[in-house]
This record gives sequence, structure tokens and C-alpha cells, in this order.
Amino acid sequence: MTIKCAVHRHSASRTGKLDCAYCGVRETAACRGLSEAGQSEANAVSYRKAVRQGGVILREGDPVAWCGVIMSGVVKLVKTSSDGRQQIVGLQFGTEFLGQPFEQSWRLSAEAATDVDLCCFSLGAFDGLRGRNPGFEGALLKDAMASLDAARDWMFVLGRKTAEEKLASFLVFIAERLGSGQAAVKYEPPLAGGIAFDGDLPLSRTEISQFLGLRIETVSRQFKKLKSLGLVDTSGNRGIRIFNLKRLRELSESELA
Amino acid sequence: MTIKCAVHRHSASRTGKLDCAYCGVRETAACRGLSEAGQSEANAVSYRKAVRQGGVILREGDPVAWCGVIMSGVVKLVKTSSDGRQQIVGLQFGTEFLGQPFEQSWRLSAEAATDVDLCCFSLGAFDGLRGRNPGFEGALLKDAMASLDAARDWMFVLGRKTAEEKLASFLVFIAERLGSGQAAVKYEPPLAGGIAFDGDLPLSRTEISQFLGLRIETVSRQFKKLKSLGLVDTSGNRGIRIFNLKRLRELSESELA
DNA sequence: GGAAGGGATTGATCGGCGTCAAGAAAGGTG
DNA sequence: CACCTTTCTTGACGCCGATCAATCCCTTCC
Repeated sequence: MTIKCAVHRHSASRTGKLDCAYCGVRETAACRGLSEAGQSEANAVSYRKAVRQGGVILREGDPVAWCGVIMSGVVKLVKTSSDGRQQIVGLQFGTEFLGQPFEQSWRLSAEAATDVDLCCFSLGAFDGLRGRNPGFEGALLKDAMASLDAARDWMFVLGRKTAEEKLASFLVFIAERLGSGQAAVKYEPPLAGGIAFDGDLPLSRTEISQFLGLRIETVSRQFKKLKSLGLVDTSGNRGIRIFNLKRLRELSESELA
Repeated sequence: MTIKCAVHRHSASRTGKLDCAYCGVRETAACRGLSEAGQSEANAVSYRKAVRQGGVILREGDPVAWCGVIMSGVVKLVKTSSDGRQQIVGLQFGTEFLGQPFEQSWRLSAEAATDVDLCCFSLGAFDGLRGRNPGFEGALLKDAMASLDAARDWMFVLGRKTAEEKLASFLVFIAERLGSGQAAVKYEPPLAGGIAFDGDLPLSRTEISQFLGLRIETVSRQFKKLKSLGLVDTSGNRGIRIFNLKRLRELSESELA
């Protein structure tokens, strides 16, 4: 079976290997740090899970029975309070680990922001793989510490930035995660830092507001402001064109001249 | 040499073992997952570092040359923007790992919120220890994932809670981390959830505001409000008495009757 | 291609938190 | 204890972002 990556439209083979110049997915985190034998074992015990955009991957409070690696797509991690307020506490992309293998029950929910393809392990299989492949555990540690730093970066955004800076930060974040690198094949070249998402922005306005700790109306108004500054343009609900990433980055760090 | 823990007033031996009923430090994260031989190796290659309250442990941007484990005390992790805004992105307590061994330079600063005692490794020693002791790496992974979840919990606080809820969340957090457990020897027993910090709250008002994404004046006003509700009382700059932890927890989650 | 529905935009208004400024405690020092 | 510095509190005021409500516009489903 061949699975299409919703974001980059590449195909993913069942071997667990991808080759997407756009997002740089050449080998997965599951493969990183695994010997040949380890890769065979991983392929033998893993199973694939495909989730359509908007689908729930896991629900806060449910018992943790598996964990895995994102092969393609974007996963949003959500915390919800009893009165319904929601905060997106992380966006995870291809090659990143997904799971809380040391918790009894999930401490957050995960939803597919785009179509998502997962490579999953039961907790038992995961522990076995981990125990027999020290390099695998090292890769997981590295991944976790990178996620931790990303989370802390975002804590600064949530705690200290204005609405304008928040939206600029989001656009820079998205551009760096999805638009940069050696790729952006189907997008404009980084001409003066220009990047475009023509209809496949992974987040809706509502989701952007949940990621930024703002209301959707405020996000809308800030988009208007950035458009009037000539930094970006929008087309449809999921289309964004970034004209000047450099100035956007300055705006996000309030380093304006 | 004997080092005194500023928070709990216990002594820490040079063997890397503590025994503090208050914070539950019986063995350190460094010891967790280490065999007898591993512990000997750890003791041989580690060195201790004592930092007084207010002292800088490491500075954002500096090259990473070591990492370690907090033996006692409270460490605050801070992100600073170019225009001087600061956000505390984490509080680390005894037994927790401190470091970014996979980064070239520190992505944040760390300061001693109380007197702090660290058990440190050079990166080389750390890698060796990690490579030779799979259980050690497992403990690190567990620690990192716990920190990650804590960071994400706090992202919700920063992004979605009101000032009142934020302060309540902070008090609950502090009570759970420093006041609960089998201990609180020098403090009041958990009478109706009552806990007191008589002069050794690890954070100043300014630091609390930096942790909550608020201004110091707002923190002050919210303290006043909680006092008028009869939930807490303050004494001096670093004294807090929590009378009703249960209602405080409800307040923090906006589950008020 | 047209209609239905959900998501996004825009406007008007409100309130919570930030800002600025003054004064009061607290804590440290000789 | 008296003095000085730092930290915290309190007040007055303004603004940013939330709220409420109406309209617009994409998307998709006939």
C-alpha cells in the first residue's frame, strides 16, 4: 500500500523509508540509531496508521497503549480545560516521535492537522526495541530534548509577546519548518525569503489562534495588519504567501528599526 | 565538604547521595538506572558545583561544556529577548537533569532560585556514562519526557488562563512540588491542605511574574484578591501560607461552584 | 453551477492587564 | 537602632485584546 503525504504529496513506502526533498524526510526517527538488525526488528513489530485531516489520533485521559513516529503530515497536540478552553501545546512534523510511553494515560490529545501517516509500536514492542538498541534510545532522547526546547521557546511567545509578534512568530515558525531547507519544490524559491502555501497551510485560523493563545478575531486583525505592511498575503482559508521573511522575523523579535 | 541545601536545610554528602524527607531526594537521577559499577564511574568523573541564590549557573549563547543533575535547590530556566523581556520557561528541582548535551550553545539561561548544589559531568564523561549504562539513558529519557509534559502544561497556563488562575496555578504548583509528599517537616501538616513557606519561597514577586507571563503589579493585586478570599496569606517577601489548597486548585482550573 | 453551511472578516464596545508613578515595607549594613 | 537600598504595594489611567454581533466569503455537496 502506498500512502500519500497530504502536505508534500510524496509517497511513503511500507518499509518505513521516505524520500521527500521538501521536508527532508529521508529516514525516520525510528530508523535513526538502529542497526540493520534493529531496522528489521522495527519493521517486523511496527504497524502503520493513517489518519485523515481533522481525525483524532489519541485522546487525553485514555490509557497509553502505543507510541510511534510520524512518517508524514503535521500533528497538533492539544490541552483542554474542563470549561472547554483549548491550547495547542505543540506541532509535530514528520520524523518526530509521538507518545508518552512512561505515562499511564495520555496527558494531552493529538489530532491530525493534515493527513497523517504514523509508524506505531505497542508499548511492549517499543520497550523491547529500546532495550536492544541503545542508539534508538539515544535518538529518542535527542528528539525529546529538541521538543523540550521548542516548547520552551513557545512559552516565551505565549507569555511575553504581543498579538502582532505572536502571529509573526507563527509565520516564521511555519516557514522554517515547512518552507525552508533544500526544497520547497512546489513553492516559490526563497526569493528575498518568499515562501508560499497555496492552499495547504496545516492550520486553520481557529487553530492558529489556539496555538498563539489568542482569539480568532485577533488573528484575523493581525493578518490584516501584516498584509497592509506588505509582508504577507492570504488566499482562501489555507493559503498564505510570505513576501519578506526577514522583516517578519524582526517583527517577531521586536527588533524593528 | 558538606553542602547545605538552602531550601530544606539538609546536608549533602560528596558521594552524590542525599536523604531529605522533605523533597524526597533519596537517590539522584544520576544514580537512577546506574549499576554499582556505573555509580562508581559516575562518582569518579563527576564534580560538584555549589551556586548561591541569585547566581548564574549558565548563560544563553555560551558554548555547552557540561551537564548535570540538581542535587538540591531550585533552578530557574530563563529565556530573554533582545529588548530585555524575560520569561521563566521552567523550574527544576532536586534530582532533575539540567543540560542541553545535544546543543552547541545554551538555548536558555539558568539561575539559582535558591542555593543550589549540582553534580556535573563534562560532555565527554556524560557521553561515556550514557554509552556504557543503558539504564542511565532510559532515566534521562524519562526525565526529559516528564519535563516536556510539564512545559506543555505550563503553556496552557500562559496561553489560556487569567491572572487570577495563573497565580492560583503557581501556588498549586509550588505546593505540590515543595510542600506535599511524606515530608514538610518544618511546615504545617497538610491540615485541610494547608502549607506554609515561612521565608523560603524560592521565587520573588518579580520572578513569579516572569513565570506567569504577568507584571509584578498584577501579581501583587492577585495576591491581595486571594488573601481577601481567605485562601492564602503572605508574610514578608518570601513567606506564603496556603490555607485551602483544594479551593485554590479549583480556582486554577476555573471549576468554581 | 447553485445552495447550504462553516469558517473568516469586520465593526463596536468592554474589561483585564499593562503602564506610570508614588509610597510603604522588608531586608541588609554599619 | 538608624540608615539605605531593594522589593513590594497601591492608585490612576490607558490600551490591547476579548467579546458580541453582523456580514462576508470560501468550501463542498448536491
